[in-house]
Amino acid sequence: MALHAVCNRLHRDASRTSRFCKSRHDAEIANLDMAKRTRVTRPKAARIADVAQLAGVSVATVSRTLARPEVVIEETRLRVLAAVRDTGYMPNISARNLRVRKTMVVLVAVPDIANPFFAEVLQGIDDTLSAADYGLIIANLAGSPGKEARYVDLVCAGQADGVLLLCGHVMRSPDRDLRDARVPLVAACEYIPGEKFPQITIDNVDTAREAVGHLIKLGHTNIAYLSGPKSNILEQQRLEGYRQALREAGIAADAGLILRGDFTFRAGVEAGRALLALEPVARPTALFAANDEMAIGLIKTVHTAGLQIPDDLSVVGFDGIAYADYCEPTLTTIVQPRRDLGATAAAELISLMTNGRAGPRKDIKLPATLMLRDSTRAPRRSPS
Amino acid sequence: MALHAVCNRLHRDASRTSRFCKSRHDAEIANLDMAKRTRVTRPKAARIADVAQLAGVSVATVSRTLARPEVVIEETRLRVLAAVRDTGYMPNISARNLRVRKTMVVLVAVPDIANPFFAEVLQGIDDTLSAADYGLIIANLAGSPGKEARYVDLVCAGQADGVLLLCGHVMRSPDRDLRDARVPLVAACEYIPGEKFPQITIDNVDTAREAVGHLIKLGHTNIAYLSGPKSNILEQQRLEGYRQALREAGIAADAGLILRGDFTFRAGVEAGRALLALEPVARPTALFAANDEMAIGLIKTVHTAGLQIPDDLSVVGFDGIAYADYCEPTLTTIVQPRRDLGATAAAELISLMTNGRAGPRKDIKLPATLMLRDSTRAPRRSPS
DNA sequence: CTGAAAGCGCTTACAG
DNA sequence: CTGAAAGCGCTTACAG
Repeated sequence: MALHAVCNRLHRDASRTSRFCKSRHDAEIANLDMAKRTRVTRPKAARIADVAQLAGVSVATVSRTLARPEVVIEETRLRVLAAVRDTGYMPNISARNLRVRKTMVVLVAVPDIANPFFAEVLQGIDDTLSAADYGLIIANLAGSPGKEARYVDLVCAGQADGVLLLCGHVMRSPDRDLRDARVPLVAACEYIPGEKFPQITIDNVDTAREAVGHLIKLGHTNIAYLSGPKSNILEQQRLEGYRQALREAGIAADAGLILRGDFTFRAGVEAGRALLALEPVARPTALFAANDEMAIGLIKTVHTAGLQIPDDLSVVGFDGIAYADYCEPTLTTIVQPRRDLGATAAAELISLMTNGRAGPRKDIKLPATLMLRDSTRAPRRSPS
Repeated sequence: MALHAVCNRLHRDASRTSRFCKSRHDAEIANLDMAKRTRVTRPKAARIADVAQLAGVSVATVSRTLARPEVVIEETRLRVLAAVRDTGYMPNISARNLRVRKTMVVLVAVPDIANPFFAEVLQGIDDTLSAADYGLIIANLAGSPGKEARYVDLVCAGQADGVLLLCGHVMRSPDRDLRDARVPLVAACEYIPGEKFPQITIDNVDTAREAVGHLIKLGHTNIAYLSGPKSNILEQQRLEGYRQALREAGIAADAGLILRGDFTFRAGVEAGRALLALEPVARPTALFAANDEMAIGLIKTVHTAGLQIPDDLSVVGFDGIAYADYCEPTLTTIVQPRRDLGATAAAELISLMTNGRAGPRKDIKLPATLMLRDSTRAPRRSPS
């Protein structure tokens, strides 16, 4: 008989005839033996069989006691629970997952984890998911592009029960598509056109329209727009909202008032310089930035050059990042319900993972609010 | 014979005698059957047996082809690879992990995921970990306190191969301690005194001393300190650095120059108000804040009240968050190598998980650099 | 170089 | 109410 078979036999016999401690000891010896040849493995940790043995019941009963205590008679239950305590037993989740074919893990794809906007959305996701005992794997798409493919493969390999997409697109690997992964998907924050899974967003068009409407109500008619990257859906929607607001107010669109940006602070600084390069009379009296970071960069730049905010220029941002309330002047902006966006998306995904497709597609729009602060005011001169 | 046994038999027979498709079909029927009674399970997904059957080899050979292709003869390898492709096979990681007793998952405990400081540390961790094919479970300690216990239990249950502690303490649950989890631990950012696992930090004492030394070199002698929460190790170390710098310069410590804060923007605002409440002549000419957020809150407050920064007050922060370069004036601060802190800690943990304890404890100090910007200058009047 | 078989640690229908 | 047994999908020593 081969050595390893002997070890196994020993172990089994020991389990049958000895106390918990002895059988564990044999197992450890076997483990040490393996560890030398292969990689590092962790020794012991009570298994369900150890608990069963100590309690004098079958493993089935231990399993039931833990999963549905009410079906087990009290006396048994007490014995099992005591044994669980004494052995320090915790179920091996890999084994359970293998058995029930679930992973209890959700993959969250985020464009850039270092972006505070997403960090707070993640909090909402994490709260909801962990309350339902789901783990969270964060697929941070910033950095090497090969990562995205690896995550897709991971999900296709059944390593997650669901996916939350904050990245504005359905992830792909060279030969696989997330849609083929047979797990529910939910998108949040960045709407992905043409998909049939639930999407949790704010109404960017409407909210942008409201932001620009605020400037119009203050009396501005010469309103610039500082854009995000053209291909981004949020940019497209916010630009559309800007246009709608102008149209509704009967203000002619002026392509010269659209400054190209890319959502970065630096883009805001450059847009600020572009503004300063204009003749004072040619300058807009107000500006709507597609996000807060650009708005803050722009304010800082024009302010340093001597322009008064909001007297010479009113500025509205978008997102409601913490810093919008720290900067000077504080920034009037659209506050997104970041935590709630995450929590709602997670709840939707949990429902999908638990009950399967629950009827028609569900696109949920969460309310975003215009937060009035110190960066907006009526224009100095009444509109010409 | 019981129904489920019949199903299993059918399935097994089919596997032996029919093509891939047929056997999968039977499996699906069995799955559907189960799905009705239990929770939602995902149907099919090729298993190793399907690949083996299609390639006409044993499952052992498929496994070997994937794990160590060089031990398999080329002809076989090609057949197996083709079958893998045709079936879209991806190994079930729960099953593999169960077998090899690893999880390929690392738990990272972070005090607050919405804090941009940690977000960037996380990036470094994520880059390193994912390159080594480790997954990342984020234990976000912000929020409900019960969470910490759940995560400890999870690790003790063998759900992670290692833990990265960014939270300044070894996590505990009511009845378990992370140190009993039999997995390697590594701490980063916040040093945990008295532990024997590796810790990756910067030298906070020394760096704080350098920051205050910079103010002293500029000619300041009346230097305030805006503290973090007393119990925090970073606060203690930075305060110690402040004291050392004063002592070395022969400047008497003045308890009245220590303002109590808690690392929040709001604390900075309040400290700013406290400063404004002083008689101008009694005010310090410089201030060292234990972190950037407080420094920025303070600057904003005193600046709004008419003080000139840096002319009336020089300010140095600590951390090097993005906003320190966005605010006005830009903030002189200590820039921590956040990404590198994360990457180094992750690399250390990987080495521990792969090779076991590798000799003596390894505390690694990474260099942090004083970044000179616009918030510091020589005092207006020479020191009295 | 390859296959048969054991076993990782659970859960759950079935039978009693 | 409880136990015996099958099986989730892999990996890996052993034998050939």
